[in-house]
Amino acid sequence: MRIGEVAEKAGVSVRALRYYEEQGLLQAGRSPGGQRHYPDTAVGRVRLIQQLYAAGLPSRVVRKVLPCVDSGEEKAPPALLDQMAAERVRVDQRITDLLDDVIAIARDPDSDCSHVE
DNA sequence: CTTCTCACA
DNA sequence: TGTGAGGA
Repeated sequence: MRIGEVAEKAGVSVRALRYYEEQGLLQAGRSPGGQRHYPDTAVGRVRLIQQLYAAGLPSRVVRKVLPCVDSGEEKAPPALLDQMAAERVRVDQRITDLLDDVIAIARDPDSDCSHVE
């Protein structure tokens, strides 16, 4: 199917799909006219990419994870699982810090409301 | 009407 | 990633 259909089914923008291809995350064939052509499995793959990014994984990790999904039943290398576990620690800490900051600001608006006009 | 590439007041 | 241009 063409890019527009995949975008609609996966719930992402056409722009995002072209970007994923640039990043080597999504394989796309070309028609003689130059139009991208995707296999039906592309929709699921795009959703997976979404999951990965939504989980807060940096693109560099996402790029390492996807190849494992492709290569048949090959199980993910322990090293990669460790890296993902490390990401969870990092993301958890990041969220905690971010929320602490926001809560602190909400607690005493006086100290810092210069952001709002 | 849809897709493509390129570039950014 | 959005958006618009200019062409197929």
